[in-house]
Amino acid sequence: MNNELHLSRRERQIMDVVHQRRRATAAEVLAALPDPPSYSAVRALLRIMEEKGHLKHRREGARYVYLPRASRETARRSALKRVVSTFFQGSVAQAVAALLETADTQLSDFELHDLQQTIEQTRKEGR
Amino acid sequence: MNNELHLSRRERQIMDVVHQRRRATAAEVLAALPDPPSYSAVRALLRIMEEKGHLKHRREGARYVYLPRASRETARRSALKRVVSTFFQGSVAQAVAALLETADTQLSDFELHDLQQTIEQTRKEGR
DNA sequence: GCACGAGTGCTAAATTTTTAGCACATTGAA
DNA sequence: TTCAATGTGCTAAAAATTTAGCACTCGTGC
Repeated sequence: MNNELHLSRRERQIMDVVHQRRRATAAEVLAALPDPPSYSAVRALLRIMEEKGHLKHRREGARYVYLPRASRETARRSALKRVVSTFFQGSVAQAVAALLETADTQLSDFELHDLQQTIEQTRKEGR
Repeated sequence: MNNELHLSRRERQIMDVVHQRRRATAAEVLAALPDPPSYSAVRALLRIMEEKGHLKHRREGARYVYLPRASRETARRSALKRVVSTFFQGSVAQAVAALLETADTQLSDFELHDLQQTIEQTRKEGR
């Protein structure tokens, strides 16, 4: 019961916002939400999601700043895993290829070079 | 109102199943669903989702086979886009790197070589 | 110290999602 | 051609979600 799969619609939207910004206040979440509900609704959701263990908060002056409870690393990994398994039949290679082909990608030559290095390294490690 | 973001919890779960299998009957969806509800509940959902335009069906003998309405290509693209923008601040390069680092990846040497080619190509195209 | 603006928690109601069950259709085998 | 098994559509109820509003707290400027 801790999975992205079990989040309700709003909960997921909120998690996305928080992940994207890494940290967010209720007001910020509200501003970033599609079809934004009321401020108080957002606050209620945030509180509930903290109870459920998806978020934690930190007091900052007068207000609360919410953060994902799971580490960025973990969250990334599981999000990628889901996409790869759902849309690419588990093939990481295909997923990478698709990423590279994205039209609005605009990878710099530097980044591409960097990736090549990473792959070279991976090959050497015999993974 | 056609976005992954607007799907309810079950709807999203069902879309995942259908995408993963590319096509699925009500029974198959039921079997693949976490915390599976009743058979009839699944059928109702499928029907509703077809009305909303997320799925289409094809009659096959006695039963319906459901398929995503959006092309595989489109669905993939938008799923990746969401992950990259949510978890990688829009950096495709970072996302690719993370994919390669996944522990349970097991990319074959052949696939890695293939990827290198793809990147080389991308560089040449000056993208 | 006091008033005000901007926070928060909580509750109950509205809305949406999710579900089961019933009535009817189709297939295939005897 | 009839019957059982396996489909489907639909409706109404149950459950979950999402929401607004009220009562209270905290910080800041005067």
